[in-house]
Amino acid sequence: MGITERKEREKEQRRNDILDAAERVFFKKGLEQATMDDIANKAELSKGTLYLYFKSKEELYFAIGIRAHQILWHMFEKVISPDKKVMDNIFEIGKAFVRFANEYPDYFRTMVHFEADFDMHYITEQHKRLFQTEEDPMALFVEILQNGIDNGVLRNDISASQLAHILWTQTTGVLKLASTKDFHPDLHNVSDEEIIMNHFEILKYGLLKNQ
Amino acid sequence: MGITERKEREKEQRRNDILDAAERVFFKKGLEQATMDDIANKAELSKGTLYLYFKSKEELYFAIGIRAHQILWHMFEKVISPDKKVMDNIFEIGKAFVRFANEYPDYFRTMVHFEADFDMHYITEQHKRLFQTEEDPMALFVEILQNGIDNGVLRNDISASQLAHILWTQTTGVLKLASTKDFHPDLHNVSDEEIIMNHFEILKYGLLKNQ
DNA sequence: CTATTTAATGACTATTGGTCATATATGATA
DNA sequence: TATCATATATGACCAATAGTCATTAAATAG
Repeated sequence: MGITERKEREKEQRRNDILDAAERVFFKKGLEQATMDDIANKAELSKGTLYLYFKSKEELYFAIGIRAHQILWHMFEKVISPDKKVMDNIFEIGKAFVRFANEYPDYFRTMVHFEADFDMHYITEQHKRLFQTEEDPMALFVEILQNGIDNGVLRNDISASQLAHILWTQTTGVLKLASTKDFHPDLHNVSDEEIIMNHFEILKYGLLKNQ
Repeated sequence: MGITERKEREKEQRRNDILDAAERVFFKKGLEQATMDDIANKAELSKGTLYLYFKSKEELYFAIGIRAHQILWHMFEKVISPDKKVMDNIFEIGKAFVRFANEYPDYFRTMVHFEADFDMHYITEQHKRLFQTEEDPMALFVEILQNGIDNGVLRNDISASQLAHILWTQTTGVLKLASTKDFHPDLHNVSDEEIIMNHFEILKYGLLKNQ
């Protein structure tokens, strides 16, 4: 029964080849400017073939968004540990997020794209898959926060899952700010790291001056 | 010399008519699905005419983004006051932001679009205009925060302008979360207001349990 | 070796953003 | 009023490109 399996593998391989090509084209030219012919050329396949593996340009781009999320979450898993103190875990996640944005700027941009700009007018199956991709690692994050609440380190008036989502989205926002700071004159000579660390400082202690 | 003035007015009027039509089409169909012919029909003009007033579809959409920002900033100006306490001003801004998202959901979505999803591959003149639109009101916000720092209410280890940008972008992120919470099973039975108020709670006091 | 299933191709279609030669209306001039 | 000049509007047209599908090629089964 080795033939079906090999075919399966080859199909998966081809799918990945297409994704690799698409990624390079998207990252180089941007979503709008990249054409399916570009991608087909880069993948050394005909355009028709792309559509055997992905049903639209949008779906191709989504698949890359999912890759981005997977990489990020993988980085999280590596640094998170139930043994560490809650606040350290949160900081580690933050630092991993920063590393992600630095090491994979293109993936990061793709991720921000999907976090921020989906057109409520039409949510696709892919969107749902993307949200699902987030769920497991989010559960891990919630667990860590819940620990912190239980052992009295974190405030207990906000549920762990709300905290998780709020922190996540605040942080995404700040990373986006960091990556676009060149357009804000105020921030010209501030480093990305400074912005992000200040963000975490605020999360930790709040805005008020500590007596 | 009334004729040139009248012509000027008529031109401005037509520009606005086109924007109104574009807005309705964009809000109904979304950026991608809306066509220039749709907009021309709605405006009862030929497509060519649209291009006498706006040089591309993108620019049209931008102009609507600017409208959105203007409305929001106008709402801010109405609630901010140098006489109020800093923290109250911040809360007022937050509440205005929430009202904006509720009262003008379409403008809000447009704003989030521009905040989050610009394609670094090609920044247009319009982008710069959009960022400029933000600058004045941002200055107002910075001033308020600076007051808070000066009179010892707010922490003084982060500059007012960084604070302003960080708070702004965190809050945009959270509002986006609120508006998409239906896709997060965890948040199904949480209200938008609760999420946003919790966000401000965290900003005020931080994550740590107070003593 | 032949038949059948599966995969790949690229010419073709439909849609749509954007252009431009032409037409129309408006206002100035005499 | 008649004529010219200018500003504005039109819609047929063009180019680009996402997506399709009849045809071809390759792989596998019998």
